[in-house]
Amino acid sequence: MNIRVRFAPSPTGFLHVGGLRTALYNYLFARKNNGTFILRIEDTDRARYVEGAEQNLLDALKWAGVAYDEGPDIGGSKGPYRQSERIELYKQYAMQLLEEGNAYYAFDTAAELDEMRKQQEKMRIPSKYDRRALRLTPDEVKTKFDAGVPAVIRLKVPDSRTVAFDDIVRGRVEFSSDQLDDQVLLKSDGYPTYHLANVVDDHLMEISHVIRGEEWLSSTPKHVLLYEYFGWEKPQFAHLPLLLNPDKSKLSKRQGDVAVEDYKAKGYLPEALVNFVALLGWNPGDEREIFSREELVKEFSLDRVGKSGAVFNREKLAWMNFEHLRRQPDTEVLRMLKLELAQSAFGEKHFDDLYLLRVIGAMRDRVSFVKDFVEKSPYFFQAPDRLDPDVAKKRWKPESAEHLKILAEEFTRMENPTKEEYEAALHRTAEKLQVGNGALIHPLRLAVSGVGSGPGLFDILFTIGKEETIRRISSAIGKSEKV
RNA sequence: GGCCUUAUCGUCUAACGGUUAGGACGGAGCCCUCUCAAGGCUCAAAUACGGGUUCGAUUCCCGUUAAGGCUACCA
Repeated sequence: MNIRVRFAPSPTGFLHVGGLRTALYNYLFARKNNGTFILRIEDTDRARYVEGAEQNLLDALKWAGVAYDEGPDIGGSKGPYRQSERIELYKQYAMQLLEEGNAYYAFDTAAELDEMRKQQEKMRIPSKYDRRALRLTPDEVKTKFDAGVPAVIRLKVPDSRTVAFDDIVRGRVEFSSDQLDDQVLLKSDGYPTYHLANVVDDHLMEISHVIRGEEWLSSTPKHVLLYEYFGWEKPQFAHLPLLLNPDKSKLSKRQGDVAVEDYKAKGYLPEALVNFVALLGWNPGDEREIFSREELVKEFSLDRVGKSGAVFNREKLAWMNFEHLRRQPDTEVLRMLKLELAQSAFGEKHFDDLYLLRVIGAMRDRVSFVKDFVEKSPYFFQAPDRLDPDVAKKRWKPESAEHLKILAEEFTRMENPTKEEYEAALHRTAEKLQVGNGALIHPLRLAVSGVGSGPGLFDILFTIGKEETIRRISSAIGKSEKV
């Protein structure tokens, strides 16, 4: 059997991280099984149409590296891949249902339906369409239809039947048809609802596995009914556990970022986000946690998808970013750092690659994000304009100025000092002054960086160079004399 | 309310019916050390509850509870 799967988002704004996870699982499943991954745009709700949302979606998927084989922008043999371009198809199938007695026209207004639901709630009975349209005689239907009364086509759900399907993740799931609503299939504006369009397209596009979020589980029996009415073989279903807020409700905005573009903007690596969401609901069965996209493809299996919802834990995501960032080659980090620098306050200055590579070497184990290079160690890009007063209080002694002056003189005599030579010079000076190395190291760190923490001191000195080191020492001495 | 789903450390999760219930993030501590990280070691931290089935249940069954999803001419 050909494996064909799809991700079918509705373009109503941005790509949700939950959507990314669904897209990813489809992608991984297809890649793993030599299948085809399709992107289908479900834009059948003109009321929620958002300008640019589709492009946004495409960009986010591209950024994440979730590539599809068929889709609206790249085509394919089963197109078009935008439901708004397939309207006639849905109408045609709705008519077929109508003719075969598996669907019917209804002419109720929104107000009437509202009233009906209110009554049902008052009587404490399940909210469901009461089939009042089914009591209309053929003549009445014709009259209304000819008079142009807005009409919808509803699914005619059979009475007292069990509708069941086997879900790859959840096993057998059964519903009583009496619980099912006579769902609207074709809206009065001629557009299909999700249920009709989804089933028609999945069939026509020869989808073998429907991998989607758990929020669709309870509408699946309606889809199963449609497959039966059409006499189509139904796909295999796999309903993925939901992604949750810290309070366990369905992951939503207002409780933090949910858009892929938000994470991109915050400096997360696509590799990290993808790795992180992959592990929300799936695991390889061993204790590995850091995966490249290729490794995910190799390891992925729907059998190992869990059933319970997963809280989107941003702290762990940050750690993953750290792990993926440190795995990036220097040249790649360099490329990203230059981009970051260009957007920073230091953007005007020029730093050559060799210099930046030294900064990267010094900071590698200390950053989780590329922006951290700039934020955590600005002293590599600009002399400190102030010395941290708390650190100064602890590390800057009355004699420090004199000591550093002598040390600076020692440095002055050196030619292109290496890290080791800086260190040797400092040790020599400490010995001469009869003080511990720390008595020089700490004030010197403060002088050159303005702060009390960071990479090894000699790495800093070597990186910024002799002239700059000496300049910063005198500047610090000057500042200390003022107070 | 009705239907459906789910239930292992705070969080992500592992555990053919037999393990001192494992790992990871986060937290605490120690080591390393010029600081901060990284790294190494250690600690605290879980099978929701009640019944079965079984020689033996985290695991299978039933119930309770809790949480979530759905309940639109939205997807």
